[in-house]
Amino acid sequence: MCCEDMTGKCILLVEDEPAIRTMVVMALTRAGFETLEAGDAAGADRVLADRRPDLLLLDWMLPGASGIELARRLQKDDYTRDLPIIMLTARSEEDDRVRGLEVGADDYITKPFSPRELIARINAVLRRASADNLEGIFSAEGLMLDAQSHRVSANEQSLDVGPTEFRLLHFFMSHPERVYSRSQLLDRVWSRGAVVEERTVDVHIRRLRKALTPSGHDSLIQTVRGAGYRFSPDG
Amino acid sequence: MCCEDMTGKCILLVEDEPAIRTMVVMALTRAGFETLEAGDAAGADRVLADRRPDLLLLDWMLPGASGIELARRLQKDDYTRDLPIIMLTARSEEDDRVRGLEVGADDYITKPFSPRELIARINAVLRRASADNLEGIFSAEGLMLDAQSHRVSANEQSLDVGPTEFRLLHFFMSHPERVYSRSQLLDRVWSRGAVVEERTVDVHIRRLRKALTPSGHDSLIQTVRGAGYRFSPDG
DNA sequence: CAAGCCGTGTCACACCCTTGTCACATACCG
DNA sequence: CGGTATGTGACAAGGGTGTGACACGGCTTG
Repeated sequence: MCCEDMTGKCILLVEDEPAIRTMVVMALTRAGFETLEAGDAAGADRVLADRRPDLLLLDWMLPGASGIELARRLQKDDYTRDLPIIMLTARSEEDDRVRGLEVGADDYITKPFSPRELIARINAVLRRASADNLEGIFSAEGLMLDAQSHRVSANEQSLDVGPTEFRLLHFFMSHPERVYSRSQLLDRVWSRGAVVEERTVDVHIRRLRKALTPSGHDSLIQTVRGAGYRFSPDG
Repeated sequence: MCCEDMTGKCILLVEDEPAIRTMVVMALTRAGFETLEAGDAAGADRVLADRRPDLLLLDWMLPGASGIELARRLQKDDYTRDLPIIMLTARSEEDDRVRGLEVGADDYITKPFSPRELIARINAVLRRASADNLEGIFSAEGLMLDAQSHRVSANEQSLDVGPTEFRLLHFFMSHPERVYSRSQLLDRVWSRGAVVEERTVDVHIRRLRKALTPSGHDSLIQTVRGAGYRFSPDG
C-alpha cells in the first residue's frame, strides 16, 4: 500500500522529458527520497494501482492526457484525494499557476528550477500534509533521538544530555529547517508560563552543543544572527 | 476575516460619485466579483474593520480625507499593508501617477475608463498578488530565498547575507517588478520608526549586491535613477 | 540531618558582526 | 561642462552572541 522504505518518503514523478526526469530523480535520491517514475498519465495510473506515494510531482504538459487533467481526475477519486501534488511547468504565466492551484495542486514550480528549490518545496508540502512523527524517533546525520526511551545517541554511541537539553533537541529534530526565535523556543520548549530571561536560551543552546561536540553533531544547531536558532542536517 | 464567497474575489470600492459607483459595481458584479462599497475614507475604515477584501478600488478625490491619504495610512498598518490598491483618478498628469505609485498603489486608472479596462487591470493585479508565496519560498533565476529556514542560496550554493540584507532581499523578492523609493524601503524593511539617513539604503543595496555578485544575481537588483530600486527577474 | 551532586537560571565579560554615516569617486542628465 | 544622483571603501559605535562562573533549590546519599 505504501512505499516499502519506512525511513524516506516516496515521491512519484510524472514527467515525459528524459533530461528533467533524470535531474529530478537524482535530486530526490540525494535528498533521501524514494522515487517512482512515469512518463505519462497512463503510466501514473499503473504505478498508483499498487503503490501509494507520499507526494506527486506532476508535469503540466504531458503526452495524451495533460497533467492538469490527471490532477483533476485524482481529486475526484477518494483513494488519491489526499495525495499532495506539486505541479511542474515551463510557463511562467500566472494564469497557469492559478489554474493549477484551482485544480488542487498544493504548490507549483516553474521550470527551470534548482534542485534545492524543489526539495524545499517538497519538504514544505510534506510538512503541511503529514502531522508530526508517529514513532517519536528522529534521526539526522547519525544523530538519533528516541522520545520513548528518552535517549540520544550519536553513531550508536549513547550521549548524555540534560532534561532541558533533551527537550530542546527533541523540539529541534521534530521541527528542522526552520528558524525559531528565543521567545518562540521559550514558549515551546520550556514549561508553559515560565518566566525566564531570553538569554537563558543561549546558555542551553551552548550546553546542548557541548554535549553534541564530541561526535561533531554540534554543527546541526545553527545560529541565525538577529533571528534565533535553527536545526538543519544540511550545511 | 475574508469575504464569504469563496469562488469570487471580493473588491472594496471607495468612491463618492454615485454615477461611477453604480457603474463600477455593475461591472464588478457581472465579472463575478463580490463588491463592498464606501463613500469616503471613514466608510472604508468601517468596512475594513470586519471584512478583508482582496483588492481596493480607491478614488483619488474623496470628501474629507483624500484617497491618497487613506492609501498612505493603509500602507502603515500591517493588517492592510498587503492589500492591493488600484487608484481611480480624473487627472491624467504624470505627477499624480508617480505620487499614487509612491503611496503604494499597485495600479492606476484614469477616468473615464471602460468596464473592460477596469476588469482587466483588476485581474492583472490580483494575479500578481496571488503569485505571492504560500510557504515563504521565493525564487527567481536560480536565486532562492526561504523565509522559514532563513536561508538564501544561488544555484545550490548557500549564500551568506546579513540580517538587513536578508530582510531587504525578502521584501524585494516578495514584491518584484516594482520600484520602491528609499523612503518606502526604510518604512517597510527597517523597523518602524527607525530614524535613518536615506542614503543608508544605498549602502545596504550595495552590500546585498556584493553578496549576490559571485553567482551573478546582483543584476536582479536594479537602480531606477531618481526613483529608487527595483527587483526584477528579467532584464 | 548534613553534605554533596545535579540541574537551572542569571550575570558579567569578551569578542566579533552588524550598522549607520561620512567622504570621495563615478555615472548620468541637461 | 556643472550639478545632481548613485557607487564604493572605510570607520567607529553599538548590539548580538559565546562562554565561563556562580548562586539557588531540589534531590540523593552517607
